[in-house]
Amino acid sequence: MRTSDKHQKIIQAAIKVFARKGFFSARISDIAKEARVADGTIYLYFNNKYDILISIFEEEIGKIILQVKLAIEQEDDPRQMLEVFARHHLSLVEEKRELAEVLQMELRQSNKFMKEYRNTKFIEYVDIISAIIHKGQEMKLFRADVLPGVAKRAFFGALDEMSRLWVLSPDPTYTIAETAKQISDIFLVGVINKNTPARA
Amino acid sequence: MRTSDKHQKIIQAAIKVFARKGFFSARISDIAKEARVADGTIYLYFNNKYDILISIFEEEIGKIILQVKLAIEQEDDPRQMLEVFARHHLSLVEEKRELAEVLQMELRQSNKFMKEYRNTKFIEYVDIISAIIHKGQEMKLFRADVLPGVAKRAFFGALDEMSRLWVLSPDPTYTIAETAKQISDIFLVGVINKNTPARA
Amino acid sequence: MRTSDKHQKIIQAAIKVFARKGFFSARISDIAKEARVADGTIYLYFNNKYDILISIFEEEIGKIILQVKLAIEQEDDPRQMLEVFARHHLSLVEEKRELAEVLQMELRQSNKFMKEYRNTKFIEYVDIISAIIHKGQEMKLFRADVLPGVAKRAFFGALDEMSRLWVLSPDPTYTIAETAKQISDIFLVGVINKNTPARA
Amino acid sequence: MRTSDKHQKIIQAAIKVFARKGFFSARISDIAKEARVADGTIYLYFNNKYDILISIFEEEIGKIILQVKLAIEQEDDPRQMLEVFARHHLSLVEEKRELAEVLQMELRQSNKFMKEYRNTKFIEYVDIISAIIHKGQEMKLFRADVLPGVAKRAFFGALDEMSRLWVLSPDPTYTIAETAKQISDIFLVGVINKNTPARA
DNA sequence: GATGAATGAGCTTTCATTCAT
DNA sequence: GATGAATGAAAGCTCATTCAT
Repeated sequence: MRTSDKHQKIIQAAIKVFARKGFFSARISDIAKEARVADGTIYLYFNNKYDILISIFEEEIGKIILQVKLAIEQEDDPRQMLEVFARHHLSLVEEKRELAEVLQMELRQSNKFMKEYRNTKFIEYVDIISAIIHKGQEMKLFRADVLPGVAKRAFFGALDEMSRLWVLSPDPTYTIAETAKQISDIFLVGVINKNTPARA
Repeated sequence: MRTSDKHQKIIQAAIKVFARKGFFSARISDIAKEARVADGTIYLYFNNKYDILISIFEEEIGKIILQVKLAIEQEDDPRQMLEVFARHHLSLVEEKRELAEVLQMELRQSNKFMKEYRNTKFIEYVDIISAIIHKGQEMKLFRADVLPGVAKRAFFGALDEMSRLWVLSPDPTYTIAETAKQISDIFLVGVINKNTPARA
Repeated sequence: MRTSDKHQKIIQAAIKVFARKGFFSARISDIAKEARVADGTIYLYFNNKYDILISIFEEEIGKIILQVKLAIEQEDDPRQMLEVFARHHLSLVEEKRELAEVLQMELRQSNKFMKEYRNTKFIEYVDIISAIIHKGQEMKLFRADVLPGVAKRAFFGALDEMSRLWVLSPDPTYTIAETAKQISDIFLVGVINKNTPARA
Repeated sequence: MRTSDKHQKIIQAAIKVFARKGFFSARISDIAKEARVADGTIYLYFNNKYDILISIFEEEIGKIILQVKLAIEQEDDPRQMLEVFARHHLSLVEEKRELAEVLQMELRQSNKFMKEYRNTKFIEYVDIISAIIHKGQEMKLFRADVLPGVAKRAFFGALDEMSRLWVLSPDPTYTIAETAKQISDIFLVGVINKNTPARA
């Protein structure tokens, strides 16, 4: 059996268990059982429980980043890019529901119990958005007074909060495509009725 | 000494400790020490560790909701209301930093270890936003095709993500007022340059 | 119940268990059971398993040193002092058999697993011998060419080895008094027949 | 490669590792790595971890016994024999430092974790001393009132304690020859100044 | 009501040993 | 014979919770 097999089996099992119970309530023996290996085997592939979580961050976010970047490269228009990003992000919940749950939850926790860990992969991911915004500003498509540092967080936060909802109650009233369209739409043109005079 | 005194002392101590260590890594004895009471005393006021966290949610969010609702009542214009909400929300990080941290983190966790707990207070809080949006739509100020259920999440998520950042690295480049303005601005009129033709 | 009670109960239980199984094979739960306390209680009084062993060294050797010094002070003649020391040392095996076993065994081990621990109490104990030898040399009773640093080890080693035997097989052919006399005798006048010419 | 090669490689590796870490803290994988064999290979040559230790006792002490006996056979005078024994014993620390450490330490432990194991080789070794004493007494060189069973322990203990010191702090103030001479000297003629009247 | 010493279940992690290759 | 990945029992330690004072 190839090393990578066990490694992957454990990662996938951990995603399942972390999603079900959360990192702290998950027991190593749960993960081992889910992965159909012995408890000790896990320590042949990971240093400790935290290491499993970090590996999930690194490896799985890494894959997602690749996919998203590839999809965005197909587009020219920053406006389209944002919608593509939104659609991709929201699709995660459907396609990799448990992974989405883990990333959701532990992203907020990780800094508490792993003081030293800087989630560079996550930063890389969010920076895809600021790159799009920057490009839109260069093309004069986006307002120059928009702060990319704030806007990227706003856009990501909007998507993330939708994901959170869907992860909690997996019964979406709207489709992913609709929601992605709606969110990128609000982000692009706002909620204000165009016929209304701009506020002071 | 009134009963509520100890209760409050413990709540405030728990907020501090949960913020510092996270819920799971926090020990009851840490909270007891911080509150200057005996470990056992905590169990005179709370059923268990989870109960403390839930009480924080219920009581502290309750206070915030009251404040925000009061502030919003001063305004007539839904556009202003959104900015006021944003400013209020972001101010939390500055004024009650530790509480903000706890709400941030544990909001994502709580459903994992307290399956039965539905965070109604939180729902009530976010619904303030949908009420504003609804009002804006009634006044024909906001687009009718905006889905309030999505928009409220988008707006809240944007603010929440900014809070997350500030909570992590307490060195903000922009002031709360600026950021609140920027986020509500994006939400209201979008990032698109008005001189640019709307996309197809 | 006084704090010192539990502390002492655990120390005495640990001596019993360490003597029976050795430090490494002894389980915390064995000690707890022997002391009739819960496993966790041990950690209220000691930091960890090593800490128990070190406490045994420090506290119990401390008591012994006091006793020996007191007994030796009664004597004027360094030759008598050595015999008193020998009798005291060997009595340990009879009176505190399990303690003797632990000191015996773990003295050799301790430096392996507690690199940083310098057994100052033990050094203090052995230095009682060199003080006696020194005194004997000052009084011209003992040969000047005897190296106190070597002689104290020789004397202690002789006693220690006898203890080891008795600890192993608790059926002594000779009494403590006889053996103490014999060992201090050999140490004082040697094994050589006085009628025999000294060797070259 | 002959079978005995691997056997010897493992024994020698085990001596190194046991000396460095002690028996209990030593891992089989440490020994395997030191011996440059696979973990499993060790179990082709030894039944278990204890078996390695016992083999060290048996085989290595066996070699030493042979050497010492050979050296002593060269001498006629029991007084010389004792000094030769002392020199040989102390030389061990210098020549086979790690082996000396293991014998030192684990000799005291072994009976604890291997109840059934009687260290006959060790007994054989110490009995060399009693044979010398016996011979000395037969030759009327040594006092008849010296108990060989006590004297052999006293002599061995003195040497052993010196070894213990040297093993711990490898910076000897005195040479092996000096120390061997001093110890056998004390053992033979005692520490008492001959010009002093014998004690009562 | 308040205390904090005591409890013991439950967890992560280690490592001697096995066995399919 | 040789390997080393896999096993799983075992143990040290933590800490929420209890309860006698």
